[in-house]
Amino acid sequence: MQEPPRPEHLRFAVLATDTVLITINNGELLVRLVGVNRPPHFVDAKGLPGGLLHPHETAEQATVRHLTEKAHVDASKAYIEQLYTFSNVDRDPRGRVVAVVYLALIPWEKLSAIEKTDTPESWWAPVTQAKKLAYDHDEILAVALARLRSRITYTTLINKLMPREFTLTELEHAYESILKTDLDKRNFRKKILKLGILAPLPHKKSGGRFRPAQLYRFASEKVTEIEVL
Amino acid sequence: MQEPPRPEHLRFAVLATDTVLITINNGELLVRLVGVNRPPHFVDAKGLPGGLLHPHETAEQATVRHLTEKAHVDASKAYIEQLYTFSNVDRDPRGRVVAVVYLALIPWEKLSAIEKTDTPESWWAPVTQAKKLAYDHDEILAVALARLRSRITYTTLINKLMPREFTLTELEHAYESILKTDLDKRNFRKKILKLGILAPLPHKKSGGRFRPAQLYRFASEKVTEIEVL
DNA sequence: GCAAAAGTGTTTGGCATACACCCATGA
DNA sequence: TCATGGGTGTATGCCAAACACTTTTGC
Repeated sequence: MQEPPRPEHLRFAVLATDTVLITINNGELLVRLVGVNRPPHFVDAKGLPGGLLHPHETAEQATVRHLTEKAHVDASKAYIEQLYTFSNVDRDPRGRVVAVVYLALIPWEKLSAIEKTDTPESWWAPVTQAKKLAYDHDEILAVALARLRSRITYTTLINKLMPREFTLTELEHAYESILKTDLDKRNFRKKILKLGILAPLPHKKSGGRFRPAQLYRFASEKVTEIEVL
Repeated sequence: MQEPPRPEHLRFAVLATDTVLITINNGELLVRLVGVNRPPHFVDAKGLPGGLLHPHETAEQATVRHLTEKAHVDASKAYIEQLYTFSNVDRDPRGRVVAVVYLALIPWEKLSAIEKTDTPESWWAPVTQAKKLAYDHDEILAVALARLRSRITYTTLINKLMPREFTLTELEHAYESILKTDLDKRNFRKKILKLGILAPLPHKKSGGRFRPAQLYRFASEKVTEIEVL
């Protein structure tokens, strides 16, 4: 097989970043998507936010910039960690693009009203419905979710998705929505409290027509490695 | 501060791979190093094997090629997994180079006589003595060792460093040399055997002037995620 | 018989799991 | 008073951790 000819400026690999930006709203895991219109390959398509690296910025800086420019979310408030670098030769039909992909997490609470808004350019989609994405973004999303699932079981990563104050039930629901399993309420509480990563707050959350719930916060902002579940 | 001018062909990021190739010989963790001579920055220096991507190869293919060309080790026999992508703007003083770094593991047993040989071009060094490497390779090696340490505790990754047949004591020593801890012999045996990842062989290893040891092999070539230690 | 490494068992405590009912609140 | 989610304890079994001596072999 002969390689089809490519324009000279695309012959060598070009560096890009893509970002899987995740949040939780109402116990539902959401991912930020953007519209993709790149005829002839992608028309009225959707994908993950991303773009090329500038010559003098790191991949992580490029990620933050593209989230702002394309996803319209201020990523300086988000937690970002590198996920994987995708270098398949044909992952972009227009030319050779290698993508350094980041996983970004942000609590719904930290988003501004505008950032919560869905527009035709960029919007929040339930991860279960983020399918048929452009390029290799279906694969990237799958890798990101697998990593997220794995990491929350042995690190305190979930705190990057939780609001500052939350009840134990809300925390349990967050785990359940990511892991897609049911947890035992009593055992979950015993375990998570024994870890000592939570601090109780002096006030409770009332508002439902039921008993007020004790509020907690994470004792540290840091993501540390301890067996959580 | 003004950026120093750079030659035009280096203004955009160039893609490279570097590889941390690890083996174990005599219970000692070794890493493959190569000579680095890039005046004026690096003279008579040492570093990890690596190099630029060709336009039509993936990063992983480039890693295998560079291991052959520069480290003189046939990497098609090695286990390779992506480690991290380093994109600091100044990691290479000659220009903008982004490196996709791989962790590669190979049992000493699988190396040919030539591949075991040390030359001024490429050699095996105890990881404890691989210091003052060129570029950001000290940092890369540290990340690689941390990853290796972490992964062997919750996956069966160590089998990619073991010979086909080994005794339980040899396996225990492999864990100990990577983790830099002592393990309890009786507890280690109980645990590793209960996991069911090892299969006893019909023969024993004699040769010392002491009791012959039962030989084992890994039941599967695959690296799977189970709590090992 | 001795040096060297192989091989083996028990006790203890802590932790995971399974499981069901009462409590506080607002409507 | 009722509907709703908040909050709690116990019994069981498994597993991790600590710990020392006997066995087999070659010299």
